Amino acid sequence: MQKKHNEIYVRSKIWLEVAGQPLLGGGRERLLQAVERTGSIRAAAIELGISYRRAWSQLRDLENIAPFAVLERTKGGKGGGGARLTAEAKVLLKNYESLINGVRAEIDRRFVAHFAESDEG
Amino acid sequence: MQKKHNEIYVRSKIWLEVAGQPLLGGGRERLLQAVERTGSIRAAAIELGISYRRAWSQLRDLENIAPFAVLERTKGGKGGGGARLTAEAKVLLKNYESLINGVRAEIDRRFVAHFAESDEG
DNA sequence: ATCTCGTTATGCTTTTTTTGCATAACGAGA
DNA sequence: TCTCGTTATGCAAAAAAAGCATAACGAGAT
Repeated sequence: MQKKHNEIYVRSKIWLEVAGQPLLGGGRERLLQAVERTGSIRAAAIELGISYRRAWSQLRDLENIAPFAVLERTKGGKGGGGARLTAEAKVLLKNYESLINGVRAEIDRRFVAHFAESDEG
Repeated sequence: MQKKHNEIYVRSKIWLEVAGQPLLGGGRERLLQAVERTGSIRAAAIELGISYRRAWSQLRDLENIAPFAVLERTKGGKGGGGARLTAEAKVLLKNYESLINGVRAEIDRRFVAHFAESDEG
C-alpha cells in the first residue's frame, strides 16, 4: 500500500437529543463515565482536565432535558459529599456506548469505500 | 405501534478533515451545491439565507485547507463576476454526498436496534 | 479611453457563546 | 458546634460567531 499524498479523513459526532436539545454526546459520555468511576463531579472534572464549573454546567443541562433523574448527589459528611449515576442513567450510558461503537467502524468502512480509489476525494 | 412517552432520538454530523482542520461538512456541502447551482457566491448566500460575509469566510477557510483549488472566480464583466466549482471540487462534493447518504440510514437503524425496547434509553 | 455595474474581497463592530475565577451553601461526622 | 471537601452559582473574562459597511476589481458598454 503506497502512501497517499492526500490526507483527507473522516470524523463524526453522534449524539442523542430530546426536543431539539442535546442530551448525550461524546463529551457528556466521558463525563458520566468519570463520575461513575470516581463518585464525585469534582474528581471527574479533574480526571478529564476540565474545570468543575464546566463539568457541573454540563450535568445541569443534561439533567434539565433528560426525561429521568441522572445523578444522586450528597452534600456534607466526611468526604464532603459526592454524586452517583442513577440506574436509568447507567442504562442510557451503556446504550449510547453500544450505539456509537458500531457506528464508528461503519463510517470508516464507508469512507474507505467512497474515497479509496480517488485521491482528490 | 404505540406512542412512546420518551422522545429521545439520534442525530449525527459527519465531516471530512485535513490535518485536524474541518474541510467539508453539511454546511459547506450546501454552500458548494448552491454555488454550483447559481454561479456566484453572493447568489448562493442569498439562496441559503446567510450573509455574503459568512459564505465567503466559509469558502476561504475551505480553500485554505483543501489540497487543491476549489473555486474559479471571476471579477467584473456584465454580471459583475461569479464563481464556479473546479472539477476536483465537484468530485469531492459528490463523494461526500454519497458517503453521508448511506451513513445516515445506518445510524438510524442502529439507534432503533439499541434503543427500541428500552424506554429509558 | 472612460464609465458602469454587480460581483469578489476584507476591515471592523456588535452580538452571542464559551470558559474560568471566586465564593457561597451545604450537611454528615468528628 | 466546628470542620471539611463537596455541590451550587454569580459574575467576569475570553473566544467565537455574526453582521455592517466599504473598498477593489475588471469585462463589457459607451
